[in-house]
Amino acid sequence: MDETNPPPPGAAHPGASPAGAPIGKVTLQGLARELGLSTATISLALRDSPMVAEATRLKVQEAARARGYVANRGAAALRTARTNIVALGLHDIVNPSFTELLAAVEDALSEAGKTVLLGVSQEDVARQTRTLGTLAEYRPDAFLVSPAAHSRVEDLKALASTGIAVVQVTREIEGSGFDFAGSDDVTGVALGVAHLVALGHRRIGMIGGFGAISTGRKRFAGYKAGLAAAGIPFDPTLVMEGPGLRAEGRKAMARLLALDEPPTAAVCFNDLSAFGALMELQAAGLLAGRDFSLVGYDDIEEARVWYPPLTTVHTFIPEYGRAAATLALKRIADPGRPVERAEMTPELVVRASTCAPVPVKRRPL
Amino acid sequence: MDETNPPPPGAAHPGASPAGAPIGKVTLQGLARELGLSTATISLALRDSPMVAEATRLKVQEAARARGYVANRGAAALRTARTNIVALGLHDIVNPSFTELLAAVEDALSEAGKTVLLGVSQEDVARQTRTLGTLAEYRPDAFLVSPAAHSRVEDLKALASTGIAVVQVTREIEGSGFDFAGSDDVTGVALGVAHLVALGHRRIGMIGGFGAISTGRKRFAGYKAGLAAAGIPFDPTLVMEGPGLRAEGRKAMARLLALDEPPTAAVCFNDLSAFGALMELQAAGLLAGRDFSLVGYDDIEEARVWYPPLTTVHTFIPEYGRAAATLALKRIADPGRPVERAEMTPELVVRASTCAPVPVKRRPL
DNA sequence: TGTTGTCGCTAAATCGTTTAGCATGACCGA
DNA sequence: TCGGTCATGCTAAACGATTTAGCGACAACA
Repeated sequence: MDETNPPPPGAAHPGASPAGAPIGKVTLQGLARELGLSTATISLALRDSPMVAEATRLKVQEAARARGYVANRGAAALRTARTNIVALGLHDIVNPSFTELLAAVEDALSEAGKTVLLGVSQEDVARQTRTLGTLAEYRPDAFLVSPAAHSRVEDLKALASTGIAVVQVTREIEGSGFDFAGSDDVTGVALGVAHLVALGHRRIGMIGGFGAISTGRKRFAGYKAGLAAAGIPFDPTLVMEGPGLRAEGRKAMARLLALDEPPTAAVCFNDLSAFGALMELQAAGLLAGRDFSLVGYDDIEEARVWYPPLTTVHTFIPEYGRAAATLALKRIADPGRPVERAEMTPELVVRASTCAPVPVKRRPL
Repeated sequence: MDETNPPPPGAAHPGASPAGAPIGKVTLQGLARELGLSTATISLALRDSPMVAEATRLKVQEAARARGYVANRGAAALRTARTNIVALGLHDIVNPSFTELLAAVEDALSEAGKTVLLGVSQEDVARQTRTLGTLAEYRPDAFLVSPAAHSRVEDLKALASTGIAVVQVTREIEGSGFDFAGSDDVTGVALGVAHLVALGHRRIGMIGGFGAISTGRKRFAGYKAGLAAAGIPFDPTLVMEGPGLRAEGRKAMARLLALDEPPTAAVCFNDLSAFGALMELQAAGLLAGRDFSLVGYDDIEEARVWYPPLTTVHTFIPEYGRAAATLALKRIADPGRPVERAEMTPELVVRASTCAPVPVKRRPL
């Protein structure tokens, strides 16, 4: 394998590449001078233009390789008004579902020759404004945004100048009129509720989610729609609002179990909340799929390897990540095209965390 | 809250910002013409130079705000040879420990006014070469790299031209002579082994990790060092090599339990492997911390909320993420400075997945 | 009155690339 | 020999910012 001797302490930083000149010191002009050609010819030759003779082209490309030429995209962008950068403004990246999204988006964009410039708002509108502003200074060809909670239409409108594509992903600002890629959350959560209903549950809680973000509103709507479809009255005491985090899910489950008349099942805002709930169940000596029924949301990778494997709603995150990338590319190509929504229909994945209703035995204090 | 009416289907993409002109249409020259000043003055005024009179400065800044001026960093970079971009070349981002790293790095860099340009190699050297090459075309001020398995010194050397900082993070290519930020993995895993030894274990397995990456080599070395320190002979049949993934950890645990003489404890390459192992134990009707002892590595957020909470080695990922960012900033400021290694010493976090040795009862087939 | 200094600003060069339009020379046919 | 075509490659002007030498105006001072 690699060398194993440690670097001499205090050694100087390694210099230029063995290939020769350092990145950025070889320019079109340099090559032009050296080859006795004009920069125009070099530029065309490197891009395989038919306007330059075969022989010249080969000579130029060979020289460029030999001298270690690395194109300067910033300079090119200045001239062409196209950076091949796509700015990604996410509200969070540590949440695994967003990581899967980021990975998919990066993959799809890099395939299309675009590079990702990353900004994170950490769910803070002020920081989001700063971040998006900075990203804009790099003149990305497009913005892919998952808006922070409480974002308003103007926060995005400011970006949407002629020729800059703006695409919302996962979350959206309703009525903003931008392209959107995400999942149909109303249908998704309703699917989970229907599954529980079919198993015989009537007392079904909801764990996590809050109204400041579109996904929170939609998933809550899905929960209510699911109940309504089964003719089950909505009981607000069974709804545990909160951000979709493990710790919150755990707390929420504890509160549900402490109710006078606990539910026999619950749907969750996301898998993360479900994991937290699952842990609380374990800690209480209960097993999901035997003593209680739990349905997650998202179906992140972790869900299938849990014990018990989590019954959850698969939302096709990588798919709509790629869809978002595609929407961005399409809008870059044609800024005037009609607004498009790529809304994936989720699918229920039944694993082992659900079962027929069992009255919950209270945990001894 | 936000508007809730859906966008009219097929509506045209929203146009310019309400603020007025679209991003990029207002330039220094435009402002200069409008205000009857030179671009030099505008440029200086916007950057609060003392060379321009207070009154002028205010007037310029006001006009810039009113007209919606957004600086073009690409153009500025061309002139100043400084992009304020830091390129991040990671081998993977879906692994939660890398997500935590990415988040910390992004946070530290954005605090310093740098923006992150992202590239992912997906553990593939060829793709890494392509990706890093593309990133280089944007002339980042620095590269932060976690090299793909099997990377060689030359793969990084090619980037290290005069004035471009290269910092290795998490993983390194031994002897490459670049700055490095990560954890002292040899010490770390040895800590875990020592803990198990102190509990009375003599038959200790290792789950996950492989030789193609520096962390794999170091953690394995830490395992052997820990055994040696306790005078326990090294038994290769107890070592389950593999990438640090949940599914692999689960398989590895299954194989350990199937041994004629199973270990009573194991250390893991990372928490992810440990979670997999934990799941296999649960599935086998065993409980870590009662029937078997398991020590993770990294202490990602998930570790503390597991049931049982995972005893693991805390590696200060956000801390060394920030350290990596700092190293990059320092090398940008002074390219000639001596190589620096920021190697955090991990700490054992005892939770509930370890206990005194218990002979493992075989799972009935 | 002439010198010196200060202040506020500008002109012009520069970064590395792309591209429209032009120049060159070879070749051909008349 | 002359004009016309072609193929090829060049010239020059952008793109939008930063930087620095230096200019004009005015005040202070001897």
